[in-house]
Amino acid sequence: VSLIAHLDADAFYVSVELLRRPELRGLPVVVAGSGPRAVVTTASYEARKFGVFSATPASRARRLCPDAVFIPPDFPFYREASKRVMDILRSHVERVEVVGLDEAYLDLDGLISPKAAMRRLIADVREQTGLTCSVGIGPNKLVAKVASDAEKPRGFVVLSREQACERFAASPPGLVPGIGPKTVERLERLGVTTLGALAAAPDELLAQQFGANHGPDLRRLARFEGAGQLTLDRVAVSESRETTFDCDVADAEELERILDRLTARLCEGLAKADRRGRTIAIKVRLDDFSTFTRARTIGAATNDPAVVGEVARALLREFGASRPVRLLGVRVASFDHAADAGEVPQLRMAV
DNA sequence: TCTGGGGTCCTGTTCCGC
DNA sequence: TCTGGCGGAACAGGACCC
Repeated sequence: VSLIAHLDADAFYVSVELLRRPELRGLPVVVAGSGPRAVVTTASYEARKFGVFSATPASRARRLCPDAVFIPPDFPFYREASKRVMDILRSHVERVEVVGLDEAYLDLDGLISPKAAMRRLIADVREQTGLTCSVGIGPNKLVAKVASDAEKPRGFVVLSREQACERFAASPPGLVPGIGPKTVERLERLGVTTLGALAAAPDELLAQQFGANHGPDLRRLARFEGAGQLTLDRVAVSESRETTFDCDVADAEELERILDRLTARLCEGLAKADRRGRTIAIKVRLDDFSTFTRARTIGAATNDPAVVGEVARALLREFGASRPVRLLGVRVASFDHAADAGEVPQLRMAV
């Protein structure tokens, strides 16, 4: 009884850049950082023909497509454009769940003619922002999402759950969000290479291989059974800052100085959002790409850089990196959001 | 040719208090 | 007083997503 649309802006960062550099239209354009370890955040469809996609290392992208125009990312600019798009969505539809900068779910329940409404909406976005979108419509978020992916750019795909099952029965399981590379590989080793096969796989096999929760989850995904409800206001659970170094860093004092700078930036962001947290964590990635986290929870929520910094430095010293460090990060979680502000924590009485 | 930054959620383990 | 079991919180890691 529910009807949901998923709207996805096509090649969003690149498309936003093209708004201010229209002379690049039709060329392979890649938004990527400039450092030796940067990756591609978005590639135009012309660049994708050369095998350049999101998450392709920038160095590789340059080799695959030396004639592409490389543009460093400008996130404040993309956030602005995103806000304009989302405001248009909210002017058309009451209930909108924003997911990242470039996509959103819309609750179409109760609309007289939902398809026409979505056609008008994307025309409106195009007129007011110059950006094009792909849309999927279905009975739940999962169908809507996969449908919006199916014919992009500028796709418009409407499917029932049964139609989705039929249409994608021969597709690899990784087509569905929630089934990533690791799960795809495990499924392949079991001889399950399509969504149809996964949907038909015996319960016991999946439960035995993937556990009592994840097994049934996979079946539901393969059958396109999913949430019919949106999460309208999502509250942040954590906030973090991290950086990958151009060259690995082995010096402990330098690592602490970098950690301090990350902490300062993180606390600025926390203060701006008026958020405080009780859990402080660091993340360390070594030169062999092994990744570790260490966390400590303190008595009172904070966003004070002195407090966060002291705990973070202690965690880093206790970790004592055994090899050169590639990435360092700091995170604050366990927020005491405004709704809890008046609550007094229960004290445990000693007996 | 290696592999960003910002997140979320789940799971298994450990510890601790009752 | 000792012990066992239980449950919650914290922690670490991993998978996944944009």
